[in-house]
Amino acid sequence: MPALRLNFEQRIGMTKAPTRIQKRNRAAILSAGLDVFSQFGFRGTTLDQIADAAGLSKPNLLYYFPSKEAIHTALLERLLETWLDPLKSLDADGDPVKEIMAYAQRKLAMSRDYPRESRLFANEILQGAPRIEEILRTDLKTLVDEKAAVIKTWAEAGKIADIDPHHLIFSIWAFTQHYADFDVQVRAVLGDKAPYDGASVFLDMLYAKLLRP
Amino acid sequence: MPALRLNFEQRIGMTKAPTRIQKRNRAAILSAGLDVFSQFGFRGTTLDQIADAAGLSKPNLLYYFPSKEAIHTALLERLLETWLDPLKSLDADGDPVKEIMAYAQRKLAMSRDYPRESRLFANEILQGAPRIEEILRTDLKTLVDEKAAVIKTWAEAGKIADIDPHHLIFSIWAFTQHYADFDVQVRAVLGDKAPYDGASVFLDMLYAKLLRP
DNA sequence: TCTGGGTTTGACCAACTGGTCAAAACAACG
DNA sequence: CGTTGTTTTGACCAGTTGGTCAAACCCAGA
Repeated sequence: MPALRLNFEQRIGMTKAPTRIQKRNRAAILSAGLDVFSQFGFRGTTLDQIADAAGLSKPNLLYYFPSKEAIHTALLERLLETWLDPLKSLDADGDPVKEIMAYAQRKLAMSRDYPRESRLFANEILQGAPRIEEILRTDLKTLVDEKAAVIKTWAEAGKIADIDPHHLIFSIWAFTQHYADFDVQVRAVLGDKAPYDGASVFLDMLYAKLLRP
Repeated sequence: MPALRLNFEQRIGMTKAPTRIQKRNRAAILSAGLDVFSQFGFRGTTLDQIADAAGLSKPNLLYYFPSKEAIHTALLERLLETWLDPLKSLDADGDPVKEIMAYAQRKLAMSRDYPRESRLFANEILQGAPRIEEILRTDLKTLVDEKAAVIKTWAEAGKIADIDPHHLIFSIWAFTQHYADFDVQVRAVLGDKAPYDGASVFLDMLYAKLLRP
């Protein structure tokens, strides 16, 4: 009777601490997967591409993750964990204008510092969000509705201009995504200038509107 | 000696008017290609998908276009022809605020009316714009630089607030793309409300900033 | 009705795809 | 050192992919 062969994922259920090699390789695969998935989307990405980028052979890659889908899912889960943090920390008890501006800045920083994650998300949405639509309709909607309600009370109390809160949030998303997702276009048009200097234009617009009677 | 067999593309060089069937099928293929490419990107799209969506067999599809690449290229060319029109018609001799607002509205209308084109463009950019980077660096950059110069003179003359013109344009792009490209997310969050009502939030922000001293 | 080109298709192909497997190589620990 | 479990790999597979081709089909005009 041959010894039971287990791959990494199967072993995960058992409470064994991951070895040094496991940590290194899983991290390499996720990073490589992020590179490739964020550029080509799920269907446009091949395991060979990921394996190459990670410096592993394809069978070796499949030793750490049972399938292409599993890598993609792991990435999306990791992304969603942190992606909504900036909005979560919008504080109903803080100063309205400051809170909204700070949120916009946090979101902007996130897109600047994690452009691959931004593109992974963009790709998923562009493809109709087949793997995260449920989350959008539940977790995300709940969070946004909650924060929108806060902003609405601010507007009704006259502390900020009267703005549809949902679309205010969308406008922040739109802007922050753009500099990450359309990076190539921004750079092509700007030539050599630093792309992120322009963020202030949006922040200015936002600020101007918030203060408007 | 057998009669020379020619497919559609080869025949194009010869000045023959396309038949009714040719017009119909080419249009069907382009529309189907737009559907699929705009969702899955170039690599994520298969000829079978396009053929299915167009109601043709795969070999028949390849009778009208010599390759997958050719369909994609045709779509991108058709897109670029019209995509920059709104900016082109920004008039240096018009009223500054009105011109900029009208441009934003034209662009917004375009994204609303041609969401598939918007997504096709987004997909291409996300993938690093391999097929249109040249155009971005030349035609697009030239156009944007030219219009940015116009806006700059307006700002210097004190007719609008002092804003970096390039990033002003980017902010318009960001916003208009968002409602088309992230449609799924917008709808998921809004539930049943009409997504495009929110465009006015951005127009308000833009307006508020333009008038700011 | 016949004929010539335009159109469509089934059968096919080589390359690539996600994924499997057994065996080999390696690392760790006594 | 040997043993045991972990990691890596080459060979392989079935299904899919972009694309070809000759033959069949259609359809207008003479």
